[in-house]
Amino acid sequence: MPKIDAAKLWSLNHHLLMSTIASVAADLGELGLEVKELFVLAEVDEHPFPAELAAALLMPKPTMTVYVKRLEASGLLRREIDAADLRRHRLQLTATGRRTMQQGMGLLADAFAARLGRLSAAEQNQLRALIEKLS
Amino acid sequence: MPKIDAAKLWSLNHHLLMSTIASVAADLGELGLEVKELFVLAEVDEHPFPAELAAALLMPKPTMTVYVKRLEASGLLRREIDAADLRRHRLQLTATGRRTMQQGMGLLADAFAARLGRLSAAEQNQLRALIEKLS
DNA sequence: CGGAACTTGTTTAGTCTTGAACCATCCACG
DNA sequence: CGTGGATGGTTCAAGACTAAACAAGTTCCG
Repeated sequence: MPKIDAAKLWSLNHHLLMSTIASVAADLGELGLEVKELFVLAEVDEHPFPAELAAALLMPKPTMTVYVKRLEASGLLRREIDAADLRRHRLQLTATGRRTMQQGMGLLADAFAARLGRLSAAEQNQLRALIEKLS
Repeated sequence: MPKIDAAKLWSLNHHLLMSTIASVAADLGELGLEVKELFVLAEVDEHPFPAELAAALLMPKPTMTVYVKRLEASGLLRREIDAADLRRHRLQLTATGRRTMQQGMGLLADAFAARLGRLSAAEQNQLRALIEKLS
């Protein structure tokens, strides 16, 4: 693959992802969620502390502070100080938080699946295997 | 592919692209370019008008106004009113603009190629074919 | 022609995001 | 124990972003 093609491939892929998300943003808004808030919710189980979350989502810590506060205020997230380390705030989805997150991920899944529909089932599996290999 | 998997695949892919770009941001900065400025430069040839560019890059028009102004001020972009339609501003890369854009795309290509390195040449071609099919 | 409807790019005003500096807590080591 | 160097989270101020409203220009049609 010639050198510059990797950048083109990157851009193509980027456009694909961004247009997917743009198509979901409105419906997500009706759920009361911003796009990035959904990402935060989706990773809480796996990364239950703000600093960890920020690292996983490649966003600065102050940004995470803001999101966590907002999500807590909307009752989607609960936050309690970790007994084992008084600096850390352990995060946890509330019941409605989890439900909302699942709905949001469902919307994203639908939108992306719609584009994936251009591929055969075999190709979809190929793609998944390749992306997983890259991650 | 079960429904929620599409969202996971999306997220995985997203993380891949974002971490690629994060790894390039610093070097790009030394070039005097912000990430999104690079995207703008890269699309000018294909979409020579701000409104068109904004649509192609999925960003609002006022944002594009800002970038175009900045890029013009740094001498990477030239702008002239289109004789055929006095509302439109036809954009054009300057010589240094084109050079800088190519360097930037080179950095992005290197960074992405580094991750693609985990795949065999055949797999890389597969991936490219799949992404192109989706776009 | 004439003007309603649309498109282009800009301004404005307010929100979102984030680098820098900060406090509290933890941990490793003498 | 008791520091010095890390780490978790927050605050604050400045910069980035964008929705809404706009002026200028074009197009469509009667």
